[in-house]
Amino acid sequence: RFDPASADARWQAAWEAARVFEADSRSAKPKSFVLEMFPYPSGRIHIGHVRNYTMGDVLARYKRMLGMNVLHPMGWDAFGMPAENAAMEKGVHPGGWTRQNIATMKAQLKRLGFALDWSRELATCEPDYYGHEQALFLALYEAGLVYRRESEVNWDPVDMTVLANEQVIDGKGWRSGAPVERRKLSQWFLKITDFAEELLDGLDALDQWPDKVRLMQENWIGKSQGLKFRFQLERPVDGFDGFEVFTTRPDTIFGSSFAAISPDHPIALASAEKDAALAAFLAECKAGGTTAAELETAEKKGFDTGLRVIHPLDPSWTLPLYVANFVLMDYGTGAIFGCPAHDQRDLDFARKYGLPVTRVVAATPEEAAEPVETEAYVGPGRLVNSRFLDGLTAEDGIREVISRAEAEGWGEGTTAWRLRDWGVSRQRYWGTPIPIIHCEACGPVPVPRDQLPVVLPEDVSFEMPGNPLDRHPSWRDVGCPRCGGSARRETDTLDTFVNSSWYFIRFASQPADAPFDREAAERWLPVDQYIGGVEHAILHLLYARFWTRALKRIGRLDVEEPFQGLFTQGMVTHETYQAGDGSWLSPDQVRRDGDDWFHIESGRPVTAGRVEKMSKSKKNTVDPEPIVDQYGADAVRWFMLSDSPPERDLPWSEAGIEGAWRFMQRLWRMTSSAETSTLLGGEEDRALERKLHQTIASVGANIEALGFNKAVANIYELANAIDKAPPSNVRTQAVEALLLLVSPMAPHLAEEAWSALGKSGLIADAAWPKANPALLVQDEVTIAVQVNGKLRDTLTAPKGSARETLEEMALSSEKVVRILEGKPPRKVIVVPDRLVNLVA
RNA sequence: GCCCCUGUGGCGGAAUUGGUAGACGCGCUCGACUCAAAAUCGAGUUCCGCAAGGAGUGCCCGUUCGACUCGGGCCAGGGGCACCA
Repeated sequence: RFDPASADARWQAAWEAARVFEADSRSAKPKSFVLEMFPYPSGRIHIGHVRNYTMGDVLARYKRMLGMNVLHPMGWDAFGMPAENAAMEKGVHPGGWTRQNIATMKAQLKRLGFALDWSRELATCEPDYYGHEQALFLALYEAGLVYRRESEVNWDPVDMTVLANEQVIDGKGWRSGAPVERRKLSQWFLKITDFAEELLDGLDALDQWPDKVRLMQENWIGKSQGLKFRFQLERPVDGFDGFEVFTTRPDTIFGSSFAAISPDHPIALASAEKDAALAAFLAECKAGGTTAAELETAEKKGFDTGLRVIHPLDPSWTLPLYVANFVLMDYGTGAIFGCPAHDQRDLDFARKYGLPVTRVVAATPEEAAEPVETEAYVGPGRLVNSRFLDGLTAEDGIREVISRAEAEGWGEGTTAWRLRDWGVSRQRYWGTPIPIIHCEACGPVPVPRDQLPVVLPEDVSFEMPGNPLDRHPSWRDVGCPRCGGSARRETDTLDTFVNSSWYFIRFASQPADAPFDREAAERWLPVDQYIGGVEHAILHLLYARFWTRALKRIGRLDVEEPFQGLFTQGMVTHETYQAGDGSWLSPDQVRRDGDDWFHIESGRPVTAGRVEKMSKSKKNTVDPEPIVDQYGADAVRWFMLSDSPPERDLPWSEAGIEGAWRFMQRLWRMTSSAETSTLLGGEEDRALERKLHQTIASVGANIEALGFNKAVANIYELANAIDKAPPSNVRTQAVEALLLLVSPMAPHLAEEAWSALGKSGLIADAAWPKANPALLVQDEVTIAVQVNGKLRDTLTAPKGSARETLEEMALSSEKVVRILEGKPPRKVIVVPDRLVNLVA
């Protein structure tokens, strides 16, 4: 019996003592940087972490066995709101809470035997990390990639903080439940939009990323091309004589029947000062919620300003100007022209306010006369009712209007982006202090480098809502580094996504006096394989790509893309259980009897529901630690890799972990007590040898492709073949090779059996077995015999048999003879080494 | 609303370029061992049928000698984005 309770810790200690997994930056071996997304130290490791890190671990161990120099580090994404929430709820300090969690989770990770280089461990909440982040922030600031502006935020008036959109639920703060206000705050931004084009173009080269993620990023960046042009106001107002609009459909310009500006547009704001009705309308727009659901159901509302704009292609044609609640200030120019016939939203608006609807695109000539009623036509077609554009396709019309606008000087072809600059200010304590000092005389002044890090003060209280840095008695107050006058520190901290935008660089190189050493970082980067949850497909991965490119632009690092290979793994799910009253029950509260489930305590029947993402609310979570106690690290790791393809969800089940445990014991019996033999076998041996080498090749290929479930299946097949084989020297070799093949997945058992076999050294240091190419090809193949495409018989033939031979063999098959009833086939298709299809 | 992904036995899932559908695991059935149970080992396990045979990869149509795989049209589940001009 293999006893993980004693073996696991023993081998973990052996690896640590031999410093097996510490990466060597000076090694001449080819490098491989394997990285899993670092965890937030929330308290305990959950099963999703185990799956994530097991995958990376198998890859890292495999690459090491191939003779590569592997960097496989681990750290902590340690800043963030949960620590502050814990501080408020439990009266603890966020730092203490976080560091305690790190200690707990580190011990939990260690018990799983991951091949991690702990010497490079980092936590983003420590000054020796965030101080360097401050230096990088200032480098970007000096390069003009950081700026400050007023921007509208979701403000929770009770917690006195800014909320992210996801934290606003039904218009209320997720913690306080107070109605969220929109407020203008001065915030720091990073100029990610400067990189929009290259972040988009760069996606093409990321061929080791899932298409899904590349597509999501592409949509997020949202490039759209069109025309930006100027609407002239009929009569100037408040110093404005016109404004710019953006459209992707300049071809429909003769279909326009109104212009609309955003409630936040400067013209609207200026006009509202003298127009109480407009001011009231603007207030009404602001009151609307910010959630997706509210926006969707919000009525399209407009306010007729009474102003008129001049059509750019006909000075005698004027259009009414509305302020409309659906026009966004931060997309395009904050103003549009409305073409109701070919935009549903504009159509709804036009119907509501009685504006004309003119069709200008028709799919067929007959359709030109048909009015657009309730559904806007957005399909392809040719232009009609459009004067000199008539007869052009929509595409040609777009080109024609743009070139005319450019020639006549009233507009230009341009590109609009959905991507906005990255607002990084957070009114929170537990984050990287923004290293800026606000001086009354000099304005914002960077903290001098020799004064970094700007360290978070420890003596803060969370008894009151709001940012403790703001009300700290002394921390804010400093002299201006430039003029010496009275000044105060920036009390906002950086978004936690900044922390995770460069940690992989710090893993590659961590000098004390700089964020990283360029040469060392470039030696390891890019990350060869990055593994994590798909929930980071956009924000984290986009920010990290941006940060890396920004460092390249300012000449700090010659790397374009941080992550060469990306893999997004599925979630771990579990069946759910509900009692009669609808309350959720946890897996350990229920008992199974045949197909029925019962509540253990009350004996009442329980409904087993669908398999869902583990969540506290549905009580279907599984804590990995007791499972490791019971089954050992290897069985847990094995189960995480078995059955489900890694990109899909993995349903956790008791039966599954038990199956993994039984296989561990079976492996142990096979390997530790294998009769060694030097006997040469016969035919059976050659079959086993062939199986062995095929398995070596396919397990390697499958690990390489992260197809762990397939690698596991290959190993089962080999184990089955070994079990059936009589003792011989081939069988002995196969057992040894089997151990090597399972060692990345079940490393403790592999070490234990390796040592039981009398092998010297650690299996972790052993070389991956080599497949003999000569043994990968079969010398005999099974040929399928089909009649009219239906399988009727199979036959065995030497590999490479001639077509004629195969045809003859097929025709003489008893079953074929019976079906053909003596008639010759009309046609014979022979696929060498595969099949013969007789068409009757 | 727009964009994307997925759909194969009781379950998780395999299946180079279209070429023997269901590898491997779980579960289940029968048997061996045992006083008994667990563990272990052996046999079986897509469905219908005693069999011969037939049907079968969400549904419908098509291309092909041959379709899980390619094309068209649906349906269902999941994900992303969303007053984006």
